[in-house]
Amino acid sequence: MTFEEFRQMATISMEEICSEIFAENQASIKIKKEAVAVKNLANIFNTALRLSNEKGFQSMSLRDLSRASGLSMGALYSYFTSKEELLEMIQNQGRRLTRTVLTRQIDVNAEPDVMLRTAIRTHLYLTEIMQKWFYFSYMETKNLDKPQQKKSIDSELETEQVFIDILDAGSRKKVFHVENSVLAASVIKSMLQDWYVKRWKYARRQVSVEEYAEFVIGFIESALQINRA
Amino acid sequence: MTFEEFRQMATISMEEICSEIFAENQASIKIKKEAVAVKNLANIFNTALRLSNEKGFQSMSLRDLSRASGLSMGALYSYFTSKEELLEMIQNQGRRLTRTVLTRQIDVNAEPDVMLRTAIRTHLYLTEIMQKWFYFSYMETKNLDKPQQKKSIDSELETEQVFIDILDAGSRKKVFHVENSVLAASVIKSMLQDWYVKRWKYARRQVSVEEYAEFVIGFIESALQINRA
DNA sequence: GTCTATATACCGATAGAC
DNA sequence: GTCTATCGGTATATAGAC
Repeated sequence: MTFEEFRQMATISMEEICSEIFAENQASIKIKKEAVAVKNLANIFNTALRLSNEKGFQSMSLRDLSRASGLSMGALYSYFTSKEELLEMIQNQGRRLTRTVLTRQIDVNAEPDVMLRTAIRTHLYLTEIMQKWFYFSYMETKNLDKPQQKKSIDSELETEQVFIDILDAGSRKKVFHVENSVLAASVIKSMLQDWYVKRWKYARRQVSVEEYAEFVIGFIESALQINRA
Repeated sequence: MTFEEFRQMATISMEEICSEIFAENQASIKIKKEAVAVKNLANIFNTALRLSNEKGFQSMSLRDLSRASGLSMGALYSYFTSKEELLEMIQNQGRRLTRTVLTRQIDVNAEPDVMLRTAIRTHLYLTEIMQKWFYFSYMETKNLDKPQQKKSIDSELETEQVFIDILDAGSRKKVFHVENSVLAASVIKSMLQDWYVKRWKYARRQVSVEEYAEFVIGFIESALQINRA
């Protein structure tokens, strides 16, 4: 699957996501008209992600957010009850999105080598579309309170488990040579995270997400000794 | 080389580092007696790293640092002129240390496969000893001002270049099969960074730095098709 | 060299006009 | 639904006693 095909199929628009956020946070959001709320939420999240990814969520004051988004302080507080809640809303939505897209894309009946390629591509394509969101989530996890931190950790381990399962299945079927599927999944995940954490590096080198995906798949398949005597 | 041998040879003590910091920042440090300054600097840096790595540098107020270190606000400001300068002092020292240790350890006359293993082990062992420092540097880079950010980026690319050179040398000598040494160096670096960024994960799984080093070396050597028909 | 006390600014959050 | 004005609290940074 090409990145363009993925993008069209995933149909992840900021409006859809904000519509979900609106539905899930009716308790905290004082605005009742969905059309107004969704428009402003999209503005708030986009602006908050941009400012936070430049200098960190804590360093971004709500006055900064107010200025950059064009909404007043009072208006902002119609959409969340505290700055911490804004942080949690962003994090929660990112996690939901990851789980939904990753599990939807992977065909559990496919052969392990096909599943591996699909999982790698899906992960990279998703994080390419939602780069700001993933970068934010990666960098701000440690600023969350303990219960929210646990959710982040569980989410990380859940994604990793997808790869552990694929590697174990491939190992049983003797398609891969895997000595330690847990560590192998860890290093695979680190390569995938590098794509959105070090986005500036790949942009500077003019490496596209498809090139990176092809390279990573080739590198990992070589490490797992697929199709070799 | 084992981790224990490396630790003894590197002889990186907090006191030595703080002695260097003292020498380099005489302009900002009001204290004149070296013995006093070094002791307090070690306290300040250790405490700042601990608090920052728990909840971020921006979220750590100097009152927090004062309380946790046992030094008063006034005393703290005898060692730096602003909170931002404290951040820069920590970052600078981490970078210097990386460059010194990494270039000292690697024998440029060795065979590429030996150099690769040495570079991987040295990098992992160094980041194991200085884990807090590297984690801090990784997480707080984006909070620096532009000139300091550039230094961080240059440092990252410099470390990566070490691996690119090794891979290219191995490719020329036909010891490795490398299609794209730049991307290969990138993913190798991401695996090495994972060790100190996701330290909690490996601690929980009781993976030692030597086990991780062995695994990563094996994984990469397999990907580069060393010693295979 | 280290302390306490304080200056000044800005933070998150809210009340109330419109 | 959005605004401005303002609250109380806390931040960085400094002055001056000891």
